[in-house]
Parts: sequence; structure tokens; C-alpha cells
Amino acid sequence: MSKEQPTPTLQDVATAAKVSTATVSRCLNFPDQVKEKTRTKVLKAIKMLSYSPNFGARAMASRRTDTIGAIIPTMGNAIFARGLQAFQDELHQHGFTMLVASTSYREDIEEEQIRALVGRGADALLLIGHARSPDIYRFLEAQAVPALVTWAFDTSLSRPSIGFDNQKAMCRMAKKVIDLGHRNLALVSAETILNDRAKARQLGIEDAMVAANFCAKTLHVVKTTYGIEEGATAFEQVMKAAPQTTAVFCGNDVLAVGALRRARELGFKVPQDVSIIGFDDIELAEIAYPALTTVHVPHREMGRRAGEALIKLLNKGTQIEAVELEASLVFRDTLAPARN
Amino acid sequence: MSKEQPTPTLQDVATAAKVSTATVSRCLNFPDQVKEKTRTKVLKAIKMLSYSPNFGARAMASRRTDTIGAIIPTMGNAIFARGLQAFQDELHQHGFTMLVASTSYREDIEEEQIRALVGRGADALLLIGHARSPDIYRFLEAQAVPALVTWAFDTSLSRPSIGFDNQKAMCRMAKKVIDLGHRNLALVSAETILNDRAKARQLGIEDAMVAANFCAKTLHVVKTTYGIEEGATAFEQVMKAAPQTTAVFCGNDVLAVGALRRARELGFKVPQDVSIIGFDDIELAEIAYPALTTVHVPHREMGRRAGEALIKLLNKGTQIEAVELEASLVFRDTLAPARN
DNA sequence: TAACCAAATGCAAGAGCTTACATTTCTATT
DNA sequence: AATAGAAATGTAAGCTCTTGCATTTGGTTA
Repeated sequence: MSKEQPTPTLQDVATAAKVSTATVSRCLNFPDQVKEKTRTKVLKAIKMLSYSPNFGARAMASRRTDTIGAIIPTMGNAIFARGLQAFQDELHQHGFTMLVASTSYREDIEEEQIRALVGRGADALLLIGHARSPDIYRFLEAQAVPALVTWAFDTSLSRPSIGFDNQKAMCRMAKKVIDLGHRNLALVSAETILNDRAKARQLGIEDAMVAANFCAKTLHVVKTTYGIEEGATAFEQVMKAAPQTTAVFCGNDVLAVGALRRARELGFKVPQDVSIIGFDDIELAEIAYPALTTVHVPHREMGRRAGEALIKLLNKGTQIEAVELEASLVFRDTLAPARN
Repeated sequence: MSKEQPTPTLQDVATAAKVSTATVSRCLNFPDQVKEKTRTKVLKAIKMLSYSPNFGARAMASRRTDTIGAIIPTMGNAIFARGLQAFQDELHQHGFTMLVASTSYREDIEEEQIRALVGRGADALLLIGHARSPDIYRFLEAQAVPALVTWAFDTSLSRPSIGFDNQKAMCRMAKKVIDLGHRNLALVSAETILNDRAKARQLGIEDAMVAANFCAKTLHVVKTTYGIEEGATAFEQVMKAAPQTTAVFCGNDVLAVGALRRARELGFKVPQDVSIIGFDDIELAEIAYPALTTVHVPHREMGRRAGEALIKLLNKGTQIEAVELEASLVFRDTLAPARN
């Protein structure tokens, strides 16, 4: 920003090392194709000039960027942040870089971000959940940008996913809860229209209810946005509208932790008076008091596998194979048999 | 990946819309320079072809990427994840994209990541803390990539930073602790050689001790890596090696939460027997039981301001002005007067 | 020593966009 | 109706790499 000394180019390096640009390029990309002596000479010139290849030019000439985009709802929730961390570790190990965007759980922003990342040259995309407009899938196809869905698993769709079955996992948890004698269930959930994971989790509970011969309609659902405070408020609403409730499922741990706090503030004993169940198993869940019973999401494994699959696809054209991971139930201290 | 239908180019759009490539380009970049009728025509062609400009070509021709890189220690710690979220929100609002890399607190990886992001075309960089090799700063200068330091504030360096003074903040906290009668202090910290924030925090405590006429050497320091479990282990070490300790400072909330848990497990009453103090003020701190006394790091504000400053620099050449933000003390339930 | 072959290097054609400058098309004025 | 000047559009050069193909180098073999 001062003397406007132009940044060095491949040509400059070539001149300095007295070789052709092709040789410099090969030095960088296929080091063993060039004689050791030449290589040393070139490397020295590179260091001397503090040369770094121009990304745009490289991308254009080689028709790839070695960059993969990831679009998540928010980095504010540890579950995504940590999944991303695993994803990025995997990418980094193979020389790829991660481009990140977040959507705040908004479909319009997600669409925009997908276009932005593709526009930024992402060779492939990591997406959360299946639900999005066909337009976007069409766009990705036209751009020949492969996209991999995680955080969900659904074989009924043609699109491959590496994740877990939200519905099945929540159903298993709900069955346990019902086994403990709970009959009056409630759910604090995110809006399910734009969030297929949230919807699947709700369906999971309803499945368990139906299996136990309850009417699924008796599930008292309160919709809110994600956040500790929101969870607290929603819990209060639940207990006001349906005081007979003995078990409150929460769409994720953040909501659950909020519910837990409000429960204490309102004088409910957890789990004696009311059980609270989370989803995700982030650190918060373990630290909460009492420690939260929740569904463990294999975020590291998902991130790692997703990275692996995408890299294989890009490097060798290996088609992505859908992988179903297991979400396990973690029983801690907020779930107990229903009172009386 | 199937029919290998080539992705559409500017030229294709131009042909389809029966205009020149220049007009299409202007349509995209300076919409008001082209007549409405033409624009509609072009936009229709773009949509029809699912066209998206090629990033590399655009970057090369316009000599910028509108991409800013952020390099943080880890996304696993909410404080960074959330700071990044704020940063990215700001970037997104101005049409920039964020490139992310994490270092696992390792200097060699950081260096590699800086080179990688610059190589990927980052127009500017967001960095955490000042401490890194001069080589790297030289490299950034040669590449004319501006870098902004956050999470620290130090006017003694020429490099501008937008952050807070770790030393000062911790010193204020330590003074309060000393005022409460604590004489035997301990610190569970990350390695301070490669982490200037950790070092500054330690110095802050020592400053307060000196101001109170204690010998700074009596601060019992245990070094560890960040993690809940690590915090727990370190706490145990502290209490074994220096049982008279009444207040344990922790380098961050994650360590503190671990310490807190182990304290409970070992039968210490917090804060009656021993006070525990964190740093960062992430959600964990509020949720911990008892709720953690800690130093609040203005992560959102830092992220936002950093984004703002970098965008102004890139768009208008406005030099970055150092900004000192306030880190406030948050007193919750893990700090009490020293016993007897 | 000549001839051959592989390895190393060089040459030059793109890759898809932006933008300075040239040209054409309007609009407004006389 | 002619024309200046502004607005809209077109032309083409240039941005920095990669890579197919051509050429040179150097070691081996006959």
C-alpha cells in the first residue's frame, strides 16, 4: 500500500533464476520433474523475491482451486464449529483450503452463500441437511460443483449424504423416555419448515409415541429460534400451557440448557419434577448442572469423512458413497422416571 | 461430473443475449451503466444458462478477490468461533467472503496457513495476537497483503491492532482478587512462549501482585494445553503442589470449567475453599455451576470492527486505526473472599 | 565417436474476465 | 433537419499461470 512495488510474478522468478516460466511452474507443481540443481536455483529465487503464485491465474490455468466451501447455519453453535474444525483439518492435510459461510438458518441467505462460494471458485461444497430449493441444485449441477450433504442421512433421496438419521436417533431417545413412564411430552424446537433436521427430530418423537400407542398430536410443541434465552422462554411457555408435562425434549443442547436454567429459576426440580432432553452433545451438555441427557452427534467423524469423500471425488473422481453414522444416546442427569 | 457439459462463460452469455462480453461484464459489476432493456436481456441469459462468473478470471482481471482470510487458533473454542461469526457477518454485508484456517496454537502451522491463504488470493488477513516471526511479516509486506491483529492491543508495536489489553484486563481482575484477601495465587495457563495473549495474562496477574507488594514469583504457574480435561488435571496438580492456594486463575474459560469440575470432584467447595477465575466469558462460563467469574472478551465487537476496518482499507485505502476495546470483569459465583 | 533415447527444459497457446479506448446510438438543442 | 455531447455498447489488450508439444541436453550404447 506504499511504494506500490508490484508483487513478483512467475516471470520474475523465471528471469531471476534464468529459466523459463514453465520450469518454475513445474518446480512448484511437479518438483521431481526438474533437476535438483535447477530446483535449488529456482527455490532460491522464489525465496529471494518472496514470490507466491497468483491464485486467480493458477485457478484459471489449471481449472481448479483446491478450495472447498462449507455452508453451515452458524458458527455460534459449538456443534457446527467443531464439525467444521474436523472438516478443515482433513482438508488441510490434503492441501485443500476451506471457504466458510453461515446462513443464520435462513434459506435465502443460504442460497446467496452457495452462489457466493461457487462464485469464489469452490471446487465442491459441504452442505447441512437436504432441504433446499431445486433451483439451487440445478445451479450446482450447471456449474459442475459437487455438493455433499451432512448432518442428515436419508437414502430416499438420490443425493448422497454422510451423516446420521435424525429421526431414528430421536425416536430411540423418545422410546427410552416413554419407557420411563413419561406420558405428557413436550418439544421445544426450531421452525421445522426450513429445517429438515428439526423436522426429523420431531417426527422421531412422534414415531415413538405412535409405537407406544399414544396420539402423536398430544406432543406439545413450542417453536422458537435457537439460543439459551430462547430455550428458557420456551420452557416457561411449555409449563404454563401444559403443566402436566413431565419430559421436555429440546431441538438442541443450547435450547436445553436454557430450559434447564429456567426450570431451576421457576423452582422445578430436574429431573424429579421434569426431565429435559437435549440434542447434539456439545460441551455445554456435560457442563450443565445437572448434566444434560442428550443425543450425541458424531460431529468429528462427520466432518472428517465428509472431507475425505470430497477430496477423493475431486482428486480421483471417486463417487461419494453415502455413509450412515451412529448418533448415540448419552444418559446423564436430567432424565428420570416420570413423577408419580 | 457426467456429460462434461462445459460450464457457461461470459462469452456464452454475451452470445445468448446478443451483446458484447463487455456489456455483460458491466451488467454484473456496474448495473447502472447499462440500459435497462439490455440489462434485462442479459440477466435473462444469465439465469437461463445458470451462469456464474469464473472466480480465477475475475480475480486476475480485476486484481482483487474480495476475499479476506482469518487465521485463528481453533474453532473448537467458542470464543473464536463467535468472533469469527461476527467477522464474517460484517464481511458478508459488504460482499466479501471469508477464508478460514486454524492453527491448533502451533506457530509452524500458522505460518503455513498464512502462506496458504495468501496463496489462495486473500486480499487481507485477520490474525490473532502479535507474536510471530518477522519473516512472515516480511512475506506479507512483499505480497502487499495487509494484516490486522485482533485479540490483543499493544501500542508499542507499529502494527495496528483492534482488540483489548490482555495484561491490563487480567491485572484488574487480579487486583479484585487480591482485595478479597487472597494471598496464595495460582495460574493454569497455556504455554506462554508462542502465545502472547497467555503471556500477557500472566504478566497482568504479576503486575497486580507487585502492586500489592507480593513477590510475583509466588504465583504458582502450571502450564498445560487448552481443554476441559486439561484444566481439571492442572487444577489437581496445583492443589497438590500448593495446597495453600485460595485462588486459581485460568488462562481461559475452558480450562476454568475443567478446574471447577475437578474441584468439585476432589471435594473442594467453590468458592468457599478455593476461588476459580476464567477468561473469555463464553456461554460455558454462565452455564457452569457455580457460574464462573471471568473476564469478558468483546469478541463480537472485535470481529465486527476488524471486518469494518479491513473492508474500508480494501475499498477506500483508509488506513487501519488501532482501537482499544474494553474487556470487562464479570463477577459470578466462583470468586469469594479468601478463607480465614 | 556417432547415434539414440530419456530426461530436462523451453515455447507459446490458451484459460475467462475487466477495462481503457474507440465507436455507435440517443437526446436535446438550434 | 443537422449536430454537439452524453450515454450505451463494442473491441481488444492484458492479467498470470499451466501444459501440450517442440527442442535441447546428457548419458549410454554400439
